[in-house]
Amino acid sequence: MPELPEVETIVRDLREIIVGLRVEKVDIKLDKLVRTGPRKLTSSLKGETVQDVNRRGKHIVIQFSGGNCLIVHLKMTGQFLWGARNDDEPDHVHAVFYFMNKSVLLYRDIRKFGYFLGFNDAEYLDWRRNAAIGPDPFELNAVVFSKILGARKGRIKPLLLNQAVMSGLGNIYVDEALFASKIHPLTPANRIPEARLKTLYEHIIDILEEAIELRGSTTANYVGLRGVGGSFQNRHKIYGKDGTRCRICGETVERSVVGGRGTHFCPGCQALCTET
DNA sequence: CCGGTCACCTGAGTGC
DNA sequence: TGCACTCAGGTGACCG
Repeated sequence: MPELPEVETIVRDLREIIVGLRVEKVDIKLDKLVRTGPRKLTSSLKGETVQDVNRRGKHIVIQFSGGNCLIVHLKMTGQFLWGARNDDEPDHVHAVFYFMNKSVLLYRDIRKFGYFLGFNDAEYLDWRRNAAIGPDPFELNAVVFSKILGARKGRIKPLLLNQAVMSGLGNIYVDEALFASKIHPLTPANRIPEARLKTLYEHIIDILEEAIELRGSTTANYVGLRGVGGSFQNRHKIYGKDGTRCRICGETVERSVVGGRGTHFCPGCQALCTET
């Protein structure tokens, strides 16, 4: 479910709420959740104070005072929920962080695809070095972006979804950015003129910034820390609009499958151009 | 390198 | 109401 704007929203909320709090204990209810070992994680976080929360692609990075850190990937349905002790606990809660001040952070994940990694300093640096997480869109600029994509022969949509090329975009925002840029999702990246790639980059940034401002898109499961969804779904121009008229040209929006992902595009605005 | 398929899970929606 | 079936925002393994 969560792509860059949703993860960024969660990270900002977490930063505001849990930085400075000291962990009393962590209860892991689902063993496979912690890929680096639940016992190791719970013992290393006990008594630690949250120092900072950041984002690396779609990963949440929670830094603790002792140098340990917790990496979280929410995959499709992961959520963090802020609550008080003794509140009714929702279904599908797989981890609970108890803080010394009696507050509680729940980790909930309906489909159980999400995961935790518990690292010390050195392990974290290794992960930073080795994980195939490409640059963040906000770390790039139009020139570098067009150079990276223009050197690729693959189809533009799967490339934009490839986190090793650039991290953060997912299915919704890729469809939105390609529509805004009038690029057909199957276009080979190296056939897209440089100027158009630069425009694509600008659209990606505009869309991501607006989505972050609106706290992301809620189409199914995504909610922020307080259980409230985002509202960028109301600004979607192409995602989920199949069968309706394109707001630009009036053609009927289509849905196909590209790289195994549901893909929404306007055949009028986004002509498939394979010429240079 | 590139693309296709499946697998990981549960729930929501659809059609009969 | 119930049942069978398809699909979902993310990735990673495996195969040609």
